[in-house]
Amino acid sequence: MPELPEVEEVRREILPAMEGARFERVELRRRNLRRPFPRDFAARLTGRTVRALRRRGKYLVAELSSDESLLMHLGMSGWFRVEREGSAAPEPADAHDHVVFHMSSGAAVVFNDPRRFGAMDLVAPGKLARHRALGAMGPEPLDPAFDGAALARACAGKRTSLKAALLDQRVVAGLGNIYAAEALHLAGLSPRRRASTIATPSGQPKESAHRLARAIKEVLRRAISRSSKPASRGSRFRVYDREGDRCTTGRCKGTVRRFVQAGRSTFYCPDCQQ
DNA sequence: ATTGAGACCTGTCGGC
DNA sequence: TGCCGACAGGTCTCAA
Repeated sequence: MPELPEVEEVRREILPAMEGARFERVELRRRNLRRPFPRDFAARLTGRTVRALRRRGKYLVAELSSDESLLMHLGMSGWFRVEREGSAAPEPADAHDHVVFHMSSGAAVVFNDPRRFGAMDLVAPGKLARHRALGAMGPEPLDPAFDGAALARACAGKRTSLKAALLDQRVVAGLGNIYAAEALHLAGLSPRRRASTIATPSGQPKESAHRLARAIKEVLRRAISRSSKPASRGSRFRVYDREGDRCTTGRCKGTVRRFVQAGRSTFYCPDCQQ
């Protein structure tokens, strides 16, 4: 499930257990997730300290005292949980607990991922920029450098749909199927539109590009701040998974529709998303 | 080069 | 109740 806000939530959750702590023991319960673990994975972590734990798009990046970087991706169903070592009642191991980091902080950081679309990789010093995913990744949406102009530049000339463009991590980092739909709804833009329509032929931003960039920041910020509060009742989403519901904007009387686009469900309000 | 379809996995849910 | 297909928040590869 994780998109940028959920990955950020996970980062904050495991930060106290990992940052500044040493890997005392690394348990690998499988040889692979989506791909095989890198060679000597456990050995290259053991004894190293986590200098910093950052997030880039949907990746978690742990900077190690060896100057290597540990990349972690949650895929569709991946999650971490933190357990205190030696606690009176250890949580039962789950069949999908694939990796356990035993940290010098006294915590065990457990990676659980039923579908195993997640991935872990170790990247040599200085090679992050050339990593296949990170190297080509677009701007961080919450960074001030990401704005309507940047978005328009990335979408200029693209013949694909606006929705598909937002899912392309090279255009902007961290959006997935939910928040792409949410941002388009907040911006009042149809997911069916051609991506190039938010830019002039020379790549300058139209008003819609500014609106969309602002909407992206807004839905992500709200999702991140909501994750630190108690769960609220009802759907957290404006359109996602709300087929048949009344559009919530109040600006129209539309009904949320679902259709399949690029193989994924898209939810939108045909009334107020043009 | 871009673009869409299919593949990779397991779990859950709704309908019969 | 049980079975079966559709679907799930993400990439990655491949062929047009």
